[in-house]
Amino acid sequence: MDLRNRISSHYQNGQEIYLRNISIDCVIFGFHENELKVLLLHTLYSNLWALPGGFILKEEHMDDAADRILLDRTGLDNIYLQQFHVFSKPERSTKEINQKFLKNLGLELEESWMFERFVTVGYNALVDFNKVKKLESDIFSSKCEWFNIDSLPDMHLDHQEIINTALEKMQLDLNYHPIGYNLLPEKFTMPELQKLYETVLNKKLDRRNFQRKIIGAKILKRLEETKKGVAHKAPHYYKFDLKNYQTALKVGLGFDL
Amino acid sequence: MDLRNRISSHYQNGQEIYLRNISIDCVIFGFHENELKVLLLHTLYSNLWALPGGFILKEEHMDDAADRILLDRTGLDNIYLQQFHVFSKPERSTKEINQKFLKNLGLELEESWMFERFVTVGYNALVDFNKVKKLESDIFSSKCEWFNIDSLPDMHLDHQEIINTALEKMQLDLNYHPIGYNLLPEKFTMPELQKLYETVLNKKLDRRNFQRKIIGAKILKRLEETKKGVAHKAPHYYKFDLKNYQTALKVGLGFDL
DNA sequence: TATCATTATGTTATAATGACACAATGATAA
DNA sequence: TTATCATTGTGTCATTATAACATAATGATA
Repeated sequence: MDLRNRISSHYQNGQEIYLRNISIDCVIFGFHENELKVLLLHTLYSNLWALPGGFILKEEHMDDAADRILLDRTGLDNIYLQQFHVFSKPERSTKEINQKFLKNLGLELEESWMFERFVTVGYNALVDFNKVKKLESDIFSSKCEWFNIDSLPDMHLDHQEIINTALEKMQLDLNYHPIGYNLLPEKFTMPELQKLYETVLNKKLDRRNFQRKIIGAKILKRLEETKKGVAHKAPHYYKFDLKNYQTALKVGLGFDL
Repeated sequence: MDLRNRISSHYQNGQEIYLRNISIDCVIFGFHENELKVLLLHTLYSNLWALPGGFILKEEHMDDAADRILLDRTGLDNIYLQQFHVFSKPERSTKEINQKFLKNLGLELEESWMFERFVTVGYNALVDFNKVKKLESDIFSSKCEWFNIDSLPDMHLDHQEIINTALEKMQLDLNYHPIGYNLLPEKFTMPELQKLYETVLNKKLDRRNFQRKIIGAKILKRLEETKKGVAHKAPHYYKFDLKNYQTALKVGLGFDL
């Protein structure tokens, strides 16, 4: 059976191509219908939902590994991706657990690099939900789906904790760096942008003050075009002023929201 | 020769007790005579100055490993220590480099876990310079000294970059979290605290506005005692209000400096 | 053509901030 | 003994930023 061979090979030869004891897990946030989503895989080995993750090639920069993993799962490239924390509880992945996972796949081995303890580096990614067409799953998983951040399923290992930390980190970052370029379509309205901020920060913002501050940051360009087919007054479309957006990513916005 | 045996044993048996491919480097900041210092070791293997670092035991939490390494070098315990970044350039530690280091120690081996590429996790530590009596060096180094942040010597591998990143991270953190508890003696004056902030932020602050903000944060308790033996008006001593300090560490100060 | 939810823009009171003034202190030196 | 003076402790004020709120414009729907 092909899948069995691939899994078996991975368990027996992975140490030849990957760094030992260290993995990557990506918390991939998407924004859709005013809700914040996270991309999860359903694993074959634990029958639970897990963050898309992987390992670092022996000659690979960790950031490149994260890019590669993200590309494999979402088909997305050039993503605003950043490491945010290393998770290293000794009990987060023990030999017993990892051996049981392999058994669940219908295989048994005495030894494997995969049985060892792994320290995992959490990466944050913000992606445009609408651009993610390809929802692949890897050889260890059967499904790849978006979940609402407020109604996550039972999670593999400490992945719930990783998501919590990722969200906290993003909320902190939001006060310094703009977000949206990777989460929204190219053209978007002010209410859409505001809703994004409200969803991530999990609090209501004053519509007028929000607009004043965001406009003041000069990271937006207003288009003449207005949104069509809306019930009431049509809002203008905006685009990000990429040049100013980039500098704001570096130096911050200079205000809180 | 005892040292040779210890080193040889470390190179040959380390993989039995440590995680592979992952190390820790500590940027230990101290504050003394109005200058920000960093603690460095002079290595026997590269003849350069290096950050105190080490490895993670197979069953050890990474934070505990960092604590252990810091304790070994400074004799300090219960330190405000935090991971701030993972450094993972593939070329930061290659087999050729690592093999040369061993050769510099007067030993040669074909294979060793120490020859492999290491990804390193940077930890920040802020310590009270005056409390650091014990400046030990480990088996790979001959000296352990404080260096002024502005006049660092030639550094091992990418350790200069690690220090730069550590400092940037600390400057960002400073706007949200108080510092000082681990950097200053128990009793300190307002000018001393201000000088600490000025040194870390690398800019002058208005004396009166600084005092107003810090007092407003309610993290200080003023003592009746004033500093003795000073040329002009004697400043009051302050202590940190540890209860409020702790909460400020969590929720932030609420203002910039 | 009136309605109405929504957008776009403006106003105001309050709080935070930066720049600056001046009196109090106390060791030092005349 | 007393004047000096750099430094500390506290206060003021103009400016800016912020939150809360008001009103006009829009355009699809009824």
